[in-house]
Amino acid sequence: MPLRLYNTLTQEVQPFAPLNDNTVRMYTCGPTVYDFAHIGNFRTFVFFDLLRRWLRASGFKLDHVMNITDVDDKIIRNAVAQNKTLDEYTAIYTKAFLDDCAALRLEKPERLVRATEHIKEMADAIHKLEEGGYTYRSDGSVYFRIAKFKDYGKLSHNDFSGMVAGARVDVDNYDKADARDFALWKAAKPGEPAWDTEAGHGRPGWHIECSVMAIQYLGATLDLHAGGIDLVFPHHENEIAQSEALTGKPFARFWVHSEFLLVEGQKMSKSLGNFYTLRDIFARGIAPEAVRYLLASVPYRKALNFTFDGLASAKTAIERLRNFKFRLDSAKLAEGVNDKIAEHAAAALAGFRAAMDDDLNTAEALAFVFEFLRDANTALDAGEFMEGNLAGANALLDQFDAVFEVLKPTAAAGGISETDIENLIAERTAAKKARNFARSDEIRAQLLDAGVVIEDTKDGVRWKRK
RNA sequence: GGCGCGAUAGCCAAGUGGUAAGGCAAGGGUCUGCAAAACCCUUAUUCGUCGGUUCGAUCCCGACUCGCGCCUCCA
Repeated sequence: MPLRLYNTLTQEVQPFAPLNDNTVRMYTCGPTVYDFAHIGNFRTFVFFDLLRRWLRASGFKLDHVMNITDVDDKIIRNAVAQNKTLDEYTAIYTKAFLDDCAALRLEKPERLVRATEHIKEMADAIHKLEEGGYTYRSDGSVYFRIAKFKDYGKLSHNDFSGMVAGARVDVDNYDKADARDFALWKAAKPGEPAWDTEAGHGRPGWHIECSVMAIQYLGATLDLHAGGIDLVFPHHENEIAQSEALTGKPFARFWVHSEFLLVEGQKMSKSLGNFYTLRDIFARGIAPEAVRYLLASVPYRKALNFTFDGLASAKTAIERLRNFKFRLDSAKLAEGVNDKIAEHAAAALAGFRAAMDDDLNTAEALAFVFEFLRDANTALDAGEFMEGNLAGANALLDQFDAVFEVLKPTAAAGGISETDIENLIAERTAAKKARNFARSDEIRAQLLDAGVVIEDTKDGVRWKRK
């Protein structure tokens, strides 16, 4: 069975494949760089990463565009308050975002594009929409007239037929003819950063950047567009309206949305004191891999309950996987193949792939890995795991890590050197041989203090950093 | 009010019209000089509540309860 994804547009799980050649043209809504991104944001960004990785594992090539929104009301407000230029201000949080992504081992999209580098293209698009009669101007701003777009609501499945157009509603400090209408271009207020274009003196609205950049780089019809579920309405609905008004073609074939994240069972909010950035979490000594594992292990369409217990659980699960990998790499095995283990490895790999193909069911995929892990460990204990079983076991682990990527520890800065560790271990081994357990335990404690864990195995001593 | 999602063991979380994956935690073992690692056993006769369809439902339908998201710029 090929890859199937839930499409918000059709409200069904459908087989996914790109329309042209073998390349998936996908667009994902990136961050607005007005502050550090929080753990809820990263739930979605980890989901994008899993999606990317599994599309490639499915044999597709990628042309993935992600935007960075580096101009909006909040950014302007904060930049002005700190007496910084827009560029100075957004550079700080753009870098922070990219650092965070790297810490979580998120693959870089093929293109990372900034709104402020596409102002002219946006103005051109707005001009085109004006020519098509989709817009009106009010107090120096340009608005999209929803009433002109008949399919409005097809993504969020909202029925707007009952809404009365024409009631003058003042929201967001701008005047609109219809409550559903949204700003394509916002007139600058005094002291605000602004661009002079044929759309006026001001800045682009939020929605237009995604339409313009997506179409510019990927063409009129995307294979896939993804984002957090809260973007379905109005952002993605508005993107569809603008884009399809511009090109006359369907904007995206698949719309894929990730569910929300809760913290300790509650909505994350600053007032509840459960609002976390990645920095907050790392500052508690939690490894990035644990965060990545937790965020990846719950299927993207289910609300994820982010807890510190969950992080601890993720950490232990990763340890077990790493120990297994370590064991495979260091064990001395008899020649030959254990057919039962070989079959299990193949079945686990197939099961893993089938689970991922099923709308990225990461929870089920993990179950196949752990079931095999237990079976293989048992065989290793019994000396029944043979040299010829390494390939199958490693194939499964490689597939797992191609998606989850948590096996390699994040290098800790500083600490005891490998040479010192090896020397101490040699001394301890000698002490043990002499049955001087007091000295050997002393060394073990010393290493533990330095963050190094010692394990005595049949095949000798092995160590790892904690 | 409209649209949508969810409710499975202490926690996290899969899943199927025929009788409940996996992870973590807990208790008991095996192994070990002691540890660590690993493995074994135990922990949901039960899947929010109440009805219905069915030979049979946790899974299908209806109602209800609770929780969550969106309904103008929030992933």
